[in-house]
Amino acid sequence: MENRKTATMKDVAALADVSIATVSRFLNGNLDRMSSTTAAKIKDAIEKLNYVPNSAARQMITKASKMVAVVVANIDDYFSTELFKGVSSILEANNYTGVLFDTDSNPERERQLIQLVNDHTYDGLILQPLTESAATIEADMKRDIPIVVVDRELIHSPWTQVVTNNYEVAKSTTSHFMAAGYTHVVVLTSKISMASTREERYAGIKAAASHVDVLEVSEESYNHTQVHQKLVKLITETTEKTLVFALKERWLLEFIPSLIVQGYIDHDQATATAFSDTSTARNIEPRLQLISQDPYLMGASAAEVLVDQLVSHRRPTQDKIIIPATLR
Amino acid sequence: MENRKTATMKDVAALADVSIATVSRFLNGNLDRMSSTTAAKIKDAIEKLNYVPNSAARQMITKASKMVAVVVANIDDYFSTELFKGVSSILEANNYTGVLFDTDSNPERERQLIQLVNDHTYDGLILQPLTESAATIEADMKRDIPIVVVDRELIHSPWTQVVTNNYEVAKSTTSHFMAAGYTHVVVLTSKISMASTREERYAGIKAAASHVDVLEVSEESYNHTQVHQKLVKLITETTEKTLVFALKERWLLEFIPSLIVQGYIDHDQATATAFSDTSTARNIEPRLQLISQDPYLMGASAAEVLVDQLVSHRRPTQDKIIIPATLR
DNA sequence: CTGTTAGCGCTTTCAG
DNA sequence: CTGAAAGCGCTAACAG
Repeated sequence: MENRKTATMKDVAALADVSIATVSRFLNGNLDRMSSTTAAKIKDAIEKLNYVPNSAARQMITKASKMVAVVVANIDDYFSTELFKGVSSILEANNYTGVLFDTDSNPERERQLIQLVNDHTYDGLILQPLTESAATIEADMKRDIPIVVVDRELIHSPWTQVVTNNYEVAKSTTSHFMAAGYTHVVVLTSKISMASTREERYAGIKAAASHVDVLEVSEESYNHTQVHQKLVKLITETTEKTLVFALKERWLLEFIPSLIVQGYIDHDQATATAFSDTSTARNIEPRLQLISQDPYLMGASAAEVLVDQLVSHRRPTQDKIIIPATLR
Repeated sequence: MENRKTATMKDVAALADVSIATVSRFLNGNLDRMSSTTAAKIKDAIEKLNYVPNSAARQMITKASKMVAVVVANIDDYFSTELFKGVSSILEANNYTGVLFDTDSNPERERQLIQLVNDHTYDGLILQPLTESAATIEADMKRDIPIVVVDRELIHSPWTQVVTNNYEVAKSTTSHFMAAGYTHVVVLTSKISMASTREERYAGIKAAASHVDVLEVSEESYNHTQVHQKLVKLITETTEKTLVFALKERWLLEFIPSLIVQGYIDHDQATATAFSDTSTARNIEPRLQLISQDPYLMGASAAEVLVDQLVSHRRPTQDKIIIPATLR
């Protein structure tokens, strides 16, 4: 039990007085091809020796690990973690395990992780990419395993993509508020050009709104009160009714509550909406109408596509799956 | 490039016209033991063949994967993800990679994951356990790899534990509010007996407060308005000043904002505090005094201990590391 | 029902 | 400076 060298199949075979082939069969569940006496002896030996199969050796032969890498942009985002839960649910039902990696919104890290996944025996990859270029990823993923892209769109993607209807829902939401008289839209967002998701949302808003202002906030460093003041200014310096449209839940949570408390967001002269994946904001102010994505479903869908490729060994059948977000 | 069988070291050796031993040396950075001509030839061949080393084969020999499993209780918690980031920062500086697994607060899943980690060639494990019993874990982890426990305490732990000073900070916080006249404490929490962390926090509160009520909320299913009403009742039915003490950030975020809006939490007759890891609550109401843990530091500390064991091959030197939380 | 044997792709002595 | 060869622990024919 102490520091004994870890037992191998050979040790088990010796103790059970059978051949290693029989042990292997036992391990792989071919119990029908063996007397119950033998099976019992092997079972005993395994327990006695505290034997645990060496997965590396097995992988080397079977060329499969039953593990799928899930690489997300930021595990601090509820979106990413919920996505992973959706992925895991499907994977596990199919006897695979998902392992989660975090690029931390860092393109350099994304490269490293893709190389890591490439180097290790993962059977598949589900990726929420930072890059917009499929070519870059292909260059690093030399091994030929199934890949599914989620959330962000890639240029010339050879892989199936699972995305939200960002453009459409941003547009229809904006129209909805326009109809209610909010003709002035203030877009509150991280640097738009950093993610395809944001670009599409922004495009959707512009397609519907007549008067759009943009307030870009740096994810890492920003001055809270300064942004706050700019928001107040944008809301008050016009006679139009203003809709503050946060492209990301975080910005809603950071700035809208104080604007509400201070009376700027009064749901009359000004209101707010956002892409929001949790129920936190709604708990704070139930009157907010927000756009909800379904990251869990997106993950599950992505995993389904991946598993299909894994078991069928065929190329993706669909190139884009859209999981709609809804205003509610 | 298409469906060509993945190249092996043998192929590289053949193309470069050297032995596989030389290729192996090249791969492992022993460039000093080879002429630069040879190195160049090999480099060429590798690129031409799109060769990527088979990590399973390597692991089989070296018995190391340079990967550490991090098993957390719930990746939706900011605490868990921030912990992972702390872990990763240290791991990566030491040339290891952290991979994240989620038990989803499900003891059954925890067992499965521990077995999974046991079966695969992870070099170490950082665990935020659900179980309180070290024995259970030891039974499943037959392979003898270094383990570090974080956040929750284990009974009779053979491994180093990295924890917060839950008891002390809960007690001192309660005292702090007692001194300000809040003699009635309402503890808002998930089922206390489910986690050692909560038990300690609760004990700390009881040690300092004279009049304590407990409101246990089920993580999965609970009636928002019903809990809300109970809170209101508890606050108003006494003449004492009340402190609502949320043992977890989530409950603060779920219930306190509406209590503030409705004027129940007025920072006079009633106030609130909580263990809180993000800045969301403070953005909502800057006057709240909250207890902040440092999950990132906890993760980093745990990883440091682990790496130390990994490289030194010796048993843990400390049995408990306390990362204090602070009220601010 | 069970054993023998040939590798999987790589690292690592040990010789040159 | 480079190569030959012996495994690492396991699976999968192929025999019996």
